[in-house]
Amino acid sequence: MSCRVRFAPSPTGFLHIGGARTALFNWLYARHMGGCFVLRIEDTDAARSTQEAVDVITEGLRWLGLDWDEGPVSGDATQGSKGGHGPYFQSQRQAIYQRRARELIDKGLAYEQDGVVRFRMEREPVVIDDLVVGEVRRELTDREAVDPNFVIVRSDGQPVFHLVNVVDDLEMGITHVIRGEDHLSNTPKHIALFRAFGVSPPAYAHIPLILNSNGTKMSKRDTGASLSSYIEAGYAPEGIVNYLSLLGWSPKDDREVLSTEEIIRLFDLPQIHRHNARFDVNKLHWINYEHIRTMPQARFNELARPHLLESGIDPSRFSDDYISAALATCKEKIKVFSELPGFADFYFTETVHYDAEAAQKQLTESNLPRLRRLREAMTELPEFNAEAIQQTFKSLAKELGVKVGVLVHPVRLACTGKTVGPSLYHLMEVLGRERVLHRLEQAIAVIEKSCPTG
RNA sequence: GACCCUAUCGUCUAGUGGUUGAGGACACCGCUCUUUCAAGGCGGUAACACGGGUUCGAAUCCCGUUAGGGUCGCCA
Repeated sequence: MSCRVRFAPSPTGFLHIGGARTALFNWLYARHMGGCFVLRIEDTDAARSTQEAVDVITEGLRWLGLDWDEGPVSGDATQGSKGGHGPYFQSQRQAIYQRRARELIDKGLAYEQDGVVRFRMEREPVVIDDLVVGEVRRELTDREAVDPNFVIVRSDGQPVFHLVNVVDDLEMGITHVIRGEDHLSNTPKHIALFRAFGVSPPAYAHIPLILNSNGTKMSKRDTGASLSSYIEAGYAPEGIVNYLSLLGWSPKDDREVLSTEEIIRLFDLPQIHRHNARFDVNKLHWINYEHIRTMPQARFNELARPHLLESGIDPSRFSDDYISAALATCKEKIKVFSELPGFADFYFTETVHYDAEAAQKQLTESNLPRLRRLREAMTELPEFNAEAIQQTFKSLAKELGVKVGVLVHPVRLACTGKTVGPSLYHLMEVLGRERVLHRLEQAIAVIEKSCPTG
């Protein structure tokens, strides 16, 4: 039988990075095995569930590239779903839970008391045969020794997590439950419930948790706990997927930078670790850069676009060729896309705003003749390309008896307003002769104004 | 308080009784390259939590201690 796994988040308004990793591991397993990945929305708490909150989940998964075979089409519960095991919103499955609770009462395995329905939990220790953790024999806690039974339907008629989770996994034919290790202690309850319904429980794989860099539990409030913070920071989906896959799993061959296709091929449950992993944003940064610098230019442009728009740059005002050429000079320089606007805005603005400190240092009287001479040389260049520009800088530096850097710094400032940026010669080629000459003249004018004697 | 899981460089990890004076990556520190900033190249610092066993031999197996994490809800 083909495997069926699921990701069952509750719509809290954001997607936890640990939740995203759980979704990823489920998805990887499904894709590796050729199985089915189900998305189920655990919105039993109707008050907390809004369409926006569900959209955060579906959009987060889509951004990561984790497509689901069954589940809601969108965050709008009325918009339908795909797959033959729906509905995939728990809020629409109330009748099923009531029927199942009734079944347990009828079998004498649950009973009503004080308006709630309680499940008769067995008193014996439960053995969990976990695919990751191994065989775990769970003894009763002191409270459970007093009363092992637990509530499955609240006094207001709403079913609780343990019931709905098991009923849905049962009815949806889930074969492997891959979830955070925080659920390991709940698993005896779930196993007992499956048995009460007369079926074998699914296989369990409890994956280690992601901790903060200081080793503490990552809670909702912690910075970096939300997937959206990484989307906004401009990480590439393939970088996040790669990094997340390495948290608690290893290909065991010393490779770190892997494409999603490779991870799918190599991924399997036995290679998952038992111990928690701390989130190391440095390594994420590095892996992300490795993906960014090697991705096709078209993919780079695609990921860059929202960040340009975000910063007020409208790419539609420029030709595709110009944008692509401009972005190509940034491709091996930036590590996250949020750096892009600050790095390359000069390509898309008419006026250049000089960095004040650099202007004081570079727009000086002694640089005035050099800039004049450069402007002249740039005007005369037969071909305005990076190689020719570089040659001109070199020969001019020699002629003037200065290092190339002496020319490079003021010209970079004139063209970009900054002290850092893409390769100067390439950036000048992309800008084009007309813009470069204009910006050189601007810089010259600034110096002339402040140094009348020049 | 009870129960469960875990323990190799700062971090992520390789390692499943001997080929390991413990390998890789990130980070860090040098050097180098260089039109800025990065990147790249070369080199370096850095770990088997502790204590008992088992064994000819233990990072690897067992027990304990300590530490970290998790669970014990009419939250999910």
